[in-house]
Amino acid sequence: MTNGHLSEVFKERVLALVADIPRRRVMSYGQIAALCGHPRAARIVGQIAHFGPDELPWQRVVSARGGLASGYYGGKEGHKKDLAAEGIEVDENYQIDISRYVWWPKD
DNA sequence: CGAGTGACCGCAA
DNA sequence: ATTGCGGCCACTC
Repeated sequence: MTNGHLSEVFKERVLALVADIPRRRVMSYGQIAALCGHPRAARIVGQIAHFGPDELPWQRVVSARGGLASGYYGGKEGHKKDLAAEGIEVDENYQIDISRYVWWPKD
């Protein structure tokens, strides 16, 4: 097996996990990376988010401290709008209280 | 093939 | 509180 293939598996896991995040809940890039077997590959999740399929709920993926994504379609403003649409509070600094919305698969 | 970049993260100073 | 750095690895010159 090539390591390239393993990465593809990682990617599939990330996509599946993101697709499972419930409405009004969020996960961080690092959290997703860890659950998919690469504890320190948060950046890769960011890459996947950037190049990945638009139909997944990427608005439910935020940074570990609740920061929104500048590279989101429409920038942080667009991200904020999509989060607000599901009832998630975003402050004027484009941040959320992650402890209030974070989701772990077992919940 | 090498180097730089990035929707990140945790730790150190 | 702020800044810097190494690590992860796909993608683009």
